Amino acid sequence: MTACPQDEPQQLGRVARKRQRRVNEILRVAAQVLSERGYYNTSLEEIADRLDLAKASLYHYFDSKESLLTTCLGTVAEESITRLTTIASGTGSSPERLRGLIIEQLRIITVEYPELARLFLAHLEWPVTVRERISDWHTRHDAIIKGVIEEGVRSGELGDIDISVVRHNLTGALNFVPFWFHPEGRFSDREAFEAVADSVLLMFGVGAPPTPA
Amino acid sequence: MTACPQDEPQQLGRVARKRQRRVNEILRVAAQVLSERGYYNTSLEEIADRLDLAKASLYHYFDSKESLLTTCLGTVAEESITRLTTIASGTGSSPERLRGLIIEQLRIITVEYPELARLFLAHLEWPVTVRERISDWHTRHDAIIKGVIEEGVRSGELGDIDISVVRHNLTGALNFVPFWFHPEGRFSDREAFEAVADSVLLMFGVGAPPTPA
Amino acid sequence: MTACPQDEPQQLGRVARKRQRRVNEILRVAAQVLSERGYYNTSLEEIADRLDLAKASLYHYFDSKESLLTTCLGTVAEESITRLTTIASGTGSSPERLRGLIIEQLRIITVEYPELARLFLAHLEWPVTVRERISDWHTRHDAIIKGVIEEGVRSGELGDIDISVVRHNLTGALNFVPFWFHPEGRFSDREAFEAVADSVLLMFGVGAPPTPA
Amino acid sequence: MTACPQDEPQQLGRVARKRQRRVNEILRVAAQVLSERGYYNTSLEEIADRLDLAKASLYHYFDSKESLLTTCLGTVAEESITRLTTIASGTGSSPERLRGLIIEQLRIITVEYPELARLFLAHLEWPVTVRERISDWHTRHDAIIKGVIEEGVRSGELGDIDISVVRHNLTGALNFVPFWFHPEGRFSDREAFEAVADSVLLMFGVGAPPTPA
DNA sequence: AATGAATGAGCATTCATTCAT
DNA sequence: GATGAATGAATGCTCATTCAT
Repeated sequence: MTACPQDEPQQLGRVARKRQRRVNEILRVAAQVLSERGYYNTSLEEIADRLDLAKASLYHYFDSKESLLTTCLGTVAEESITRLTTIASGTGSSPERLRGLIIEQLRIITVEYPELARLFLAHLEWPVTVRERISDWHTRHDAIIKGVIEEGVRSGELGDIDISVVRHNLTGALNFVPFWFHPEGRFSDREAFEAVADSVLLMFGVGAPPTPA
Repeated sequence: MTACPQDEPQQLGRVARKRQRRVNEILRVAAQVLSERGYYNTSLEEIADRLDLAKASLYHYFDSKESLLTTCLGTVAEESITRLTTIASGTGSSPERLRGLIIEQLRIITVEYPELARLFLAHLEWPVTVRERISDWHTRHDAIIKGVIEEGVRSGELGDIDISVVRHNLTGALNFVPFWFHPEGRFSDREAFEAVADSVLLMFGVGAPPTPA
Repeated sequence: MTACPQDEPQQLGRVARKRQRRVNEILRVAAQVLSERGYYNTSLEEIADRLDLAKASLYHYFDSKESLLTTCLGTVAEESITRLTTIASGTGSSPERLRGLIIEQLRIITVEYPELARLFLAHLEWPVTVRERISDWHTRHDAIIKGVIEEGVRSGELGDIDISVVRHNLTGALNFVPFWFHPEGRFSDREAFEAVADSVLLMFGVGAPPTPA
Repeated sequence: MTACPQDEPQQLGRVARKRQRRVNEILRVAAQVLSERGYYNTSLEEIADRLDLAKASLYHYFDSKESLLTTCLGTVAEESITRLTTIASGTGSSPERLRGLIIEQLRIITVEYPELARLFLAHLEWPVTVRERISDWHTRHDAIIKGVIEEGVRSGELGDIDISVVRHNLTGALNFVPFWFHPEGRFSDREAFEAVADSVLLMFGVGAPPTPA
């Protein structure tokens, strides 16, 4: 009864695949509404309406509002963690990988899942149970970046900084991006992400400090 | 019927002063509850309960839940804007004033109004009307900092940066502090704030970039 | 917030007394509906309708459907237990008191609270929590009658019987009365109750056994 | 589409026999759940689950929840009526046959269909239609016992009693047995049933009245 | 025969807000 | 000014039932 979010290419029967598709469709719409309205302003009625479905039908796929919305977030979180892990454990110097992580992270939260990203911040409005799961994801997520940073500091590729302070600043700055960045700006996405990355990397002693024009 | 927030030492009658005190008390408690639970988890009932007051009585002081909470936020916002304005228009070099602004801002959101600060971020869960007012405050607030930054860049005291990008990073990093900073840490508040300030100032080309240990 | 059922002549303020009256009125109507429809067929809507009240208003007096309906039963149960206790601890021989208990019990469940009495039997349809409370009442209730019976058996005023078997038969017979007894029958209530009492008392060896006409 | 309950060795095709078996299996499980939970706490989902069947599949065998449960009760009712009829129309004195009826009845409701027996009492929670059918069964059922009693009173083998009162007491006492009797008690089933029978028969003037020890 | 999907109707509960006292 | 009472509107959730496959 618990829904499996991702579109893993499992070897499932025709029915199971169809169900999977339906679940994903629901998740997509739910994510949309969720990101427009926030948790408590999102009613199952609305999600159902947009799907041209009866409210009760949602319960065929999810046990509760909470489980539906948690799954939404979970999908993004896991996807994101997976990708970052790949980059973090890749080749290249610490600063290079850190830069890669930053840019990838920005792509995820601004381009791919612009709606959901900001939800990870709105701690207060979620039910406690969900908040805990969000916390977990944050922890795992942070651990990845933290790993690369520590490595870089140890190897001398990054400056000798107070890791925890700087890392928090990094997180704050990155998570804030979806709040101001709009795809159709003067820069291409890539350029914008690189601008942000180069800016925040200065806090790690990476890159040449900007000097007066 | 609309409530006047601040405790300005206006020349008011005894009754009006008493009312003012009551209003402030309500605001204080409301801020507390709001920050603990978020908007939609905060019921007027609970606020009234903590004040040992009847729910209906709140309507003697505020027109609606929305107006109550708007006033809460407004109080902090105005206070904060006033103080930052003072600092921004003070003497000293741009970097010095910028540093001052950062530290003051941190004090406000982590020490003085730790509860409310994070509410300014939780955009989604607020009614549209409130969101708009928050936007206003943000704009005014940002304008202050932006002013000093632009001045510094023009005068060459700050590096030649993409102001909007860096300023957003600054905002993100600062607003995130209340989420991780806990007063009784290894540093004193002051030390912590300075650590954060020095870190983020690097993005402006201020300070010596950290080098390997 | 928890409602006090009985109409105890407490020294309460005017407001409290008014509230008390309202609560009793609600309980009365709830008991009615409850007895007509059973637990799961009773909707708060219907209770409210009959009171010409909004469904939501019921929540001013009771925390939940369960608490409302539990209080209904509780009222009768406590009343009943009190009265039986008085009789059980009165003067007179065991058989006399036992007879008194039986008749009083019949009056309570058929005349005074005809609606609720049968609900005490319908164990299955109640939520577990309620079932437990019903069990409690049963236990206390039975203990009273049991006490008199044991006393009678010990003193030789009642026959030497298997107390538990006979007592259960007594309970079964009495609780069944509301299902068949209708006030306007050929007998007066009193006569009917005495007829039942004399019949069941035979199981205790009390009274002359009926002989062929 | 209406299901035929009993497992009469009808001359049916293979398919029909298979269907019959399926129906009986469903009835068995349904009876179980119904007796554990009561009507309104029993969902078709649960019955289907225990049968490892889809909820919708139940509708191949029964028109509705109501018809399913009616059939359940009907099975026991008919069986019971058949058996009692046999005993009632057998040989032996009225008191002997009455005693036989009582004991058989007890066996049916406590040993053979312990689950369903109590459901016959829970009048209130049933849909009206069902209640009416239950009433019918009760009437037919009671008529059998009533017949033997009247015969006994007329012939002078039973005391000159108010038949309707005593018969109701009998019914009440017997129907209550499933609520307290647990097979593994100090007595064998047979002994317990006889104890109950002898006790209630005293109300008919049958047996020696118990005297003090 | 079997079932997954879908649904309408119903229900308890919450809560901001109004109003008479 | 204070409050108890009352309420409409909204919402999450359940469940018997239908239907296409």
